Amino acid sequence: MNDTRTEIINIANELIKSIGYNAFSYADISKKLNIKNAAIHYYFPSKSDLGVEVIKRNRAAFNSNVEFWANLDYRQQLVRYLTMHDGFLDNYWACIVGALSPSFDTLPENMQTELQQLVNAILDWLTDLLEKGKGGNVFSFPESPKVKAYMIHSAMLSALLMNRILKNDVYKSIRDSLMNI
Amino acid sequence: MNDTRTEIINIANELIKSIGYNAFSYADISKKLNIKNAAIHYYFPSKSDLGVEVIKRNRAAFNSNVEFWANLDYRQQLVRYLTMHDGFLDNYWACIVGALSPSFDTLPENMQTELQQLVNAILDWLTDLLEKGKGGNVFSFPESPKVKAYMIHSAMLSALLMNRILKNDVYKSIRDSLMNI
DNA sequence: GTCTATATTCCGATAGAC
DNA sequence: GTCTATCGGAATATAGAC
Repeated sequence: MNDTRTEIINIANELIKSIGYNAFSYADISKKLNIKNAAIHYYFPSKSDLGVEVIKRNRAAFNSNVEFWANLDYRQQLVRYLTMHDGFLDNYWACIVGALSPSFDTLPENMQTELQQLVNAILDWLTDLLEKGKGGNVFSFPESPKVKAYMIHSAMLSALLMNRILKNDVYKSIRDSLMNI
Repeated sequence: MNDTRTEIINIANELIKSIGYNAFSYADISKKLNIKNAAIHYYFPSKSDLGVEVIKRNRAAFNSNVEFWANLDYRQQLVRYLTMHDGFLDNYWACIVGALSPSFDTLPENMQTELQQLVNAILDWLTDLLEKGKGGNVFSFPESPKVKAYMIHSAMLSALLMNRILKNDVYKSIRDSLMNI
């Protein structure tokens, strides 16, 4: 029921994905909301509190997606995962993990912990999916499910980053190739 | 013959790869050299001048590597590429492309252009290697050489980022899997 | 409870000393 | 040619007004 708070989180989420955590300031958010930058501190005393909340939101969104896909067959779940960030393409956004990991060592400890938990949640889910799909002869790949999950996640994360730099077909090429397992 | 200038570039290179471009300041460099932060401005009037130089150095180093590998067979060249950043593991460094791409839109235009040229140089070389290796039946993969180059480069870039976050076997797993083509 | 005026620190950059 | 003293502005954050 706190609209300002929610809007702050949403704007911070967009800013992190478009320019990164260290590059945005409270002033960037307050300008859009027509309030003073210090007003943000009422909702989030320190910038890291806001950062933690943004990561938590992303983890909740991922968990919600996964739950929503639960009744789909393995291949369709993989496709959903691989197309999950298609909406980021036009704005050249990075995913939250790709946006935060280069400056990981500058993040406060609570943000680091949240980010690690998010990455582990994604990799655990993906590993499990690949394991079940491989066992059921839906997927075929030589690596272990865990290593394959590493590789798919890594390729997708970078695909968004490379899309921002090259502004060509790199994202779609990688995404579509990863579907062929 | 300008040692201070070279040291500045080397320190900036390390800082970008460990904490990112926006997170480091001239003070970080000047402290290590026991000079005042403003002294850096003599060598690099603006921070972006230093950023451009760091990227240029990385491109020169890559070109030098490639030249050095030129007489090796295709598979060995691939192995050299995949192990090129092994030395970054212990310090949890990102490669220059992975370090800069999340904040790409905050970078000055000359840095953006340099970074694009570096990425294209890497992808062009890798595509060419994969094409020759596939044609010579040294490598075997279903994708086009260009798309395969996208995928290998992306997986390696993220592998370094994930190594920083997870501090586990993710980098080596991805690297070794990519050798099996 | 919600937001503003203000403080403090640090940043990149300029002007000028040696 | 090399470096320092210093500026103007922006960042995060606190204290307190309403």
